[in-house]
Amino acid sequence: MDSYECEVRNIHEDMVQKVQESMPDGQQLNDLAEFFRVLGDPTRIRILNALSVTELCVCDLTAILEMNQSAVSHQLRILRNARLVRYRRDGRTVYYSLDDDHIAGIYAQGLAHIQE
Amino acid sequence: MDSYECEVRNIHEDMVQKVQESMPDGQQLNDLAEFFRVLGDPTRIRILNALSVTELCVCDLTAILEMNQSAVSHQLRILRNARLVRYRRDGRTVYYSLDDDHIAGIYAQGLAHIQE
DNA sequence: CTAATATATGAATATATAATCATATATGGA
DNA sequence: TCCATATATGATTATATATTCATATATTAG
Repeated sequence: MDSYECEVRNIHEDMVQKVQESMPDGQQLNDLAEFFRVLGDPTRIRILNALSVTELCVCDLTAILEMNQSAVSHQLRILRNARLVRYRRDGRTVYYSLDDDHIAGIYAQGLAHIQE
Repeated sequence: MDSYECEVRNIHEDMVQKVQESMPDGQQLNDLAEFFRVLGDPTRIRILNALSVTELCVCDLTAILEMNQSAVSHQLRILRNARLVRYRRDGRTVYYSLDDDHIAGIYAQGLAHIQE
């Protein structure tokens, strides 16, 4: 990771410097990549898509995704950690729902891209 | 992947059916996940961020990212395949630039989420 | 043509991660 | 309390993937 050794001559010094100055800090870039990484899995996309219709319990999601409960719970944890979903417990049942206003917009723009 | 065996009783049949009917087809969901997966890497995010400032050649990017040329080219290929960047050749130099109007918006909303 | 430069790419490797299995925790009912 | 149900989670495994190294391709200059 630290073995940077670019022997190539830098062609556009001014642009490189300008870009470097405008770069957000590393933490922010990593957070952003992490956010998209969480969206970048078919199972999690399907979960978010389902929750965009209505709040659902884990049991409902296992039926919709046709996956076993453990796999669903693991993915829900990842979505929870990324604050993309929230949950409430009602007795033995845990209900999940979307927890972000941006998701719908991001989702729509992602669709627009792939449909272009 | 095919070992679905949910012994759990389905709690909300009506909602499950409603959600299943509204589900986009699998191809579209996979494409969307793939699109976000490409965005979900710090190196690629940094490349896109750099290209949002100006068009840059591979050589410039190696300097900005402080990574070797091979790694940069590999990531550029992934971005090309996802149609997130385009390129033009000028002599020996290849210039890359953003190739999608949605990226800026998606990027901004991603930032809004992590900054919330 | 040959040499040098800029970029691309195949192979190998180390790491990350999604799904599975087994088990733990939590809640409600008898 | 004991049992059943709903969900969560640690460990394992198989697969995916980011980086590196070596090399190939493409272009220009001489």
